[in-house]
Amino acid sequence: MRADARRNRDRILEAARDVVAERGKDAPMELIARRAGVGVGTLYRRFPDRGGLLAALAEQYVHELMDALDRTAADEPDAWAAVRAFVLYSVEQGRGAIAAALAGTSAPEARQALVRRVDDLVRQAQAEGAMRADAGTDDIMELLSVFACHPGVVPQRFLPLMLDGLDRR
Amino acid sequence: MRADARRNRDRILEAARDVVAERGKDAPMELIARRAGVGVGTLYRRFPDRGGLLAALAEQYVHELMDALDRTAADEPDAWAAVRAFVLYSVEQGRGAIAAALAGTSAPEARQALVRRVDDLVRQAQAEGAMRADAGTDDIMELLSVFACHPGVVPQRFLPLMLDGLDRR
DNA sequence: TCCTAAGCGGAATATCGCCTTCCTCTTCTA
DNA sequence: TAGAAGAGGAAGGCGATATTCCGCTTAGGA
Repeated sequence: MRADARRNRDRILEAARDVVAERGKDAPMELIARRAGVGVGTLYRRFPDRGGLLAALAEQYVHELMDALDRTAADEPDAWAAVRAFVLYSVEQGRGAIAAALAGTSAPEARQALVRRVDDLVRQAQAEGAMRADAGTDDIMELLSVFACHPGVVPQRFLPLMLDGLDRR
Repeated sequence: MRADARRNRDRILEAARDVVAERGKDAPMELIARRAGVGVGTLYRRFPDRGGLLAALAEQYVHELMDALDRTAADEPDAWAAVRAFVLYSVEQGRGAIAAALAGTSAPEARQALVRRVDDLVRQAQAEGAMRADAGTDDIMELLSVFACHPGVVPQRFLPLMLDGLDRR
């Protein structure tokens, strides 16, 4: 693959990430192309169909979250703090929208790996008595989706409240 | 107005309430008509434009919430319990979607009245020390919208957690 | 430097879903 | 029972997006 082609592929993926976060997975292809500073033709050359684009996006996204998880797990003092930080980070990035848009879509195995990692932390947080026991990993993952379609100020306000609700009772 | 016309008007409003709750305020007019067991023509005869329909919907909606508020305020033992019950009821009804769809739309004066009533309860709940003081009426109203676009099981799971997050810390 | 395959842009075309109108048939009600 | 009001839904129009196609540009090896 030629160098410029590679560069454009990366740009497209980057643009798609933002646009999908803003407008959902049905966002106009032309918007993505424009955002990437590229013609629609180029977009279609790289990703002949929307599905392929979303799949690539999903994979990249899961890996990013994975990295974020590693980082917070290392930086935070305990498991519950790490979970909180992870959720806040993910939603702040506005990437939750991608999770929602992509839920059920491709890359299920990568997602599985992520879920397993979150699950480890959650169990640990509960074992340490910091997180209420009647909620679980599914709730955390769902949380990312729930706040996905509310960009801007809403998550910033509610997510902390929501996480307080998950504290040990 | 002829009796059948009146009957259809009511049916349309009822159908619109459900459809808007499911698909947002841009839901296809034909879907609303079909749901009401009526032709599109009839829908357009009663509500020449979408705005009129939404306005009627908003007014009806606010009144329903008003009634719900009165009921819970009377039934529940204290103000905070009433607020919780009100929120849970509203979202369970799936009407939150309408609130979201209609936010900013018509019937601002009716909405004002509702907000004022909620505000009374919230202040009382905080005065009684049952609700955390760093959250307010705006948060409660926003709550209705936040869970609006997540019909089904999600609110049932998260709303209680969210409300726990609003408990006195 | 030159050649050419790969790549690019974006106008043009095809599709699709929804809005809105309008005309004919039906139903109230005085 | 007449006639005004109402109902239904096919038809036409419109805007937005997907997708193709082809002439022009460029990277990069010989």
